[in-house]
Amino acid sequence: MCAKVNRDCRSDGGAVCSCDKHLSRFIEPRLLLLLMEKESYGYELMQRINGITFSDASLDPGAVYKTLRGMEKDRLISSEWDTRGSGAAKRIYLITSEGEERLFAWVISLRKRRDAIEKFIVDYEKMKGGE
Amino acid sequence: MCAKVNRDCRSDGGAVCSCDKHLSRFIEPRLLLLLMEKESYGYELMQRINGITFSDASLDPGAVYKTLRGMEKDRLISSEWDTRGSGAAKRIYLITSEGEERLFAWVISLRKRRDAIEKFIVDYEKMKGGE
DNA sequence: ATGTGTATGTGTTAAAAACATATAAAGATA
DNA sequence: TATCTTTATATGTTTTTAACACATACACAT
Repeated sequence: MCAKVNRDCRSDGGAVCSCDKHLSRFIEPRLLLLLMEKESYGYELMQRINGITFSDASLDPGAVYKTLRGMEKDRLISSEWDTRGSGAAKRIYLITSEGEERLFAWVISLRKRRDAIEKFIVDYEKMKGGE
Repeated sequence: MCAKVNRDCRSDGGAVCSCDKHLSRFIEPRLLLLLMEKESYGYELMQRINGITFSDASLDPGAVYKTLRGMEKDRLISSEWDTRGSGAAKRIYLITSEGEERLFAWVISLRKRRDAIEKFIVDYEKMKGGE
């Protein structure tokens, strides 16, 4: 993530090659996993997400907040305002049972994708070996 | 791929879950790998692509032809018409050295993606084990 | 006052994915 | 001969996502 949340949050490292553009950000499963571990809010989630990032890319805060709202609309998570403490109020999110099911579905799907990518790499290496 | 190329080519299997929607189709690297093996044309590539598909999904012919034209514009491949034989003329594509370099860049990128997905799955399983 | 860090959002544009449709030749078959 | 299927290439439209830019506000330190 970008430490300075509201500036310099480019998601690609200045990619020129198509292979480094339009990376699927997998924001939804990452947020679900983090919220499975413990309830949290947007700003904190952006900081925690670094540990399980799918790329070197820093994460656009707008995308995180939009995804969270969308997930709440889909009833995967629920929220409540936390006005305790000083500073701006936090919107605390909790994962629902539907959200837990969705996360499991994501894991199934991601295993397939990993295997497909692995197969592609093997095919490539096979081709390189036998040329 | 869809055997009947021009109908019933839905790319998702009727996905309801976000985790099975908008799969990156990785058409470019797949076509590059196929063309690395041997020169080919759109229709044949659609048939050959099954072997290295990234999902169960059948492939939209429009996407294949558009991707091939785009790749030619980027000088990753070059084409010439094959008017020999009967039936419709074929646009035969060949991979260029730029295309070979791009394929290598794709492999680098895909290795990173595979590792990131793997890490996510491990994190998920760790969380499940320790709950 | 000005800047920095915390905190949550909206708006716009560009690209990709998803889907529907058009064209045409050759051969089979009814 | 009419029409169905297979081979073959291609365009057009809509929807969704990604990428990026911007707006707001409080607290606290300098």
